[in-house]
Amino acid sequence: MKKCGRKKYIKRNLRQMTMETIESQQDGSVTDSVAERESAYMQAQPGQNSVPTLAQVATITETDESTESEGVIDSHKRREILSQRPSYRKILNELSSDVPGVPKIEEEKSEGEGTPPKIATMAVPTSIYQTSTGQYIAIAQGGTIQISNPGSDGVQGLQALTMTNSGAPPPGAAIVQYAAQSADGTQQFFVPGSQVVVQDEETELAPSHMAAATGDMPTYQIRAPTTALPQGVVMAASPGSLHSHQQLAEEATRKRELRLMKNREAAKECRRRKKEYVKCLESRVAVLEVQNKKLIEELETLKYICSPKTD
DNA sequence: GGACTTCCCCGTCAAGAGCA
DNA sequence: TGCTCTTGACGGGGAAGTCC
Repeated sequence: MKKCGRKKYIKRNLRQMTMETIESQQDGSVTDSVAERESAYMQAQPGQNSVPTLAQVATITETDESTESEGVIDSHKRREILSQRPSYRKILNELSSDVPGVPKIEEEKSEGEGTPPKIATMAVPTSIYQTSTGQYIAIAQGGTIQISNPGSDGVQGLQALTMTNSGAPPPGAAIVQYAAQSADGTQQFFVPGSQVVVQDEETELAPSHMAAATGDMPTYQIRAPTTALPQGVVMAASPGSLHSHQQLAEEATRKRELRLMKNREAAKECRRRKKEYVKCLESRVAVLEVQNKKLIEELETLKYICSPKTD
């Protein structure tokens, strides 16, 4: 899709959503532009710890469009307002305390199906590494090693590694096996303790009895870092022994990868919460519309009763 | 059938909030 | 004050729909 068109589309879509909301509110014919009043209220309460309405955001968006020259200032204003907005979790929890029946988002939110966040189900890794093919290797306390495919969704992509020290490994080496479903290409990664994991080429480095036992499964070796860096290694680190610039760079890369991975998960979680929040608001709108309708009917009835009869 | 649009999801960046 | 978390913004990719 053309990117210039996409911005237009997003803005248009936001405006359309807003207009639909306002129209649905005006359908009650009692509330004169609720959105406007909310907007005015919010602007009169700069420190207000409440949610800017869609209309408010859209109002600013409209301003952005109408006065391009003031676009920068308006975008700053908009950003300020948005930044005052508390997290969806807080908003939803406040809503739920006001309105019974509205589900709360728990601090350690469990998934809709009742499973905790996928990342939280993992054993807390002491180190996370990435292979040359993009897989993540998490080494938890106790020596448990987990492999997560980048394309997979959290734990679903985890694979258990079985560490088996063969009878006669090379000095300082151990064979690592894992049940990879699709072993495409050579994979190499590092583990802590100043060691390097290297996938054997055609398992030729593995003892013959190991190859026979594992079938098509690739085997890995843990080597000493003195070994020349194998080709294809993306990043690695040996915590506790950062002596060279290269290792510093590797550590920085490792930290970056870890940060990106965390942020990736955080963004997923944030989007999920946002969806839940929007659903909550929609259901609240539906309830309020029904209430509004009832009140209008009641008002009409009272008007009819109280009006002098014109016989 | 190809080009284009619409919608949805995702990863990343950046900035602010919150916390120890 | 530094670190982590949260979330808006941005851009990319894929799937489904629409138009010619």
